Amino acid sequence: MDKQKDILNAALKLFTEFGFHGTPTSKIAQEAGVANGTLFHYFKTKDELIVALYVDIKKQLGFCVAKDIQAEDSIKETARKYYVAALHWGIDNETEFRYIQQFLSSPYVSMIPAELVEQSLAMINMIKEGIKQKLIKVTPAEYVMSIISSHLYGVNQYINSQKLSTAKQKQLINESFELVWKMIT
Amino acid sequence: MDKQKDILNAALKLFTEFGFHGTPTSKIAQEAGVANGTLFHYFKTKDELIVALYVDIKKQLGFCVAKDIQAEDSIKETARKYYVAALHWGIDNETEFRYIQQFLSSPYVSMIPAELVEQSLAMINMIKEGIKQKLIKVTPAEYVMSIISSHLYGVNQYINSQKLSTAKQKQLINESFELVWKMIT
DNA sequence: ACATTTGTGGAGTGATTAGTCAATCATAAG
DNA sequence: CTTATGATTGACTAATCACTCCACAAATGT
Repeated sequence: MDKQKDILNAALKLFTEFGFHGTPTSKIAQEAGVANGTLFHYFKTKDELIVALYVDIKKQLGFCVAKDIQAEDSIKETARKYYVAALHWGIDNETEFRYIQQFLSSPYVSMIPAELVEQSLAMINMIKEGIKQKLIKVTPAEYVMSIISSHLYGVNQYINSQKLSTAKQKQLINESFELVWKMIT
Repeated sequence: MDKQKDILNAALKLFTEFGFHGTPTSKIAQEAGVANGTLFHYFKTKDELIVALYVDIKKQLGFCVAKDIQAEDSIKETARKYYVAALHWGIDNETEFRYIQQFLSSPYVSMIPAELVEQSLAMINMIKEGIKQKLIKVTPAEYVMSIISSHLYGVNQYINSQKLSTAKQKQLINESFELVWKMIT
């Protein structure tokens, strides 16, 4: 029904399997079950599709991560919720996660629209609040953010490469948050 | 003089700037100052060049990281040396570091030759020894390795993005090792 | 009923690209 | 000098690709 969504799904599948280079727009259209011209009706250029796919995925992640944060949560609880939600999302959406990595390591990074940059501001502000409360000992906030992000990325990669049981996954996720928390406080 | 090296250097520069997709072999040859045919004399296909460049860079890194490890060093000292050397290498070779990331996030990963996989075995074994000695509390070794690698990656990215002074860099590198060490012991 | 916009298809095109090839050049050994 | 081997060149090609164009269909508004 929704051809735009079909195109994005097809693009995700093919880009992660064959790379940006290795997947022609014609194959994307074919996989999506639409005509070649239809693809270019929704996305003016291949580059625009590549960036739009990233934006779409980032929005999904952002929504999923923010959804059960509550105003009365402590800093640690907020941090844990962010962390755990992101990790679960990464496990449930392995392909999307790989696409984010692939995109961020490519020259297309420079095409990220400004609106999207604001999204991670909420997390930076939480960290800054933690620093102000002398809870978080490592500074500056950007450095902490960098450490947490890469940790998340590493744990995700490990979990996906090992194909652990759901129970083991849950345990590892909680433990790994305590590990990071111990490191920065 | 050494045209093969010239081609690799040109490829590194262009691939990191424009991506695998965005850099035709003709441009690489041009940048290297050789004829189109010469490139294919040294590398049968573009894919082979992409993989060969990765292997070449990985060997440089491997050599640099291993060079001042001594047999009598303690586990912690060995770990610190690995960590610090890798981080310094990443700072001094920003482009190479970015290429590694780009390569590892691309579908070309699956083309890594088997010989190269062995390289990281030394580090895994060191971690296993640390676990056996009850020094490192987090298990299994592959998980620890994953955490350290991604931490390294994150710190590197932070340092390069902030363009800190050399003195601040040194301080951050040492502190960040203690951070990771605290986390896993 | 009509007009206007929006979606869809797929053949077609000009430009680009990975890789080839036959011809030279350099070097060194017999 | 002759022969052989490998390096080097750059014009060439067959294939591919991003993107266009225009005809038509479906929905939407008046």
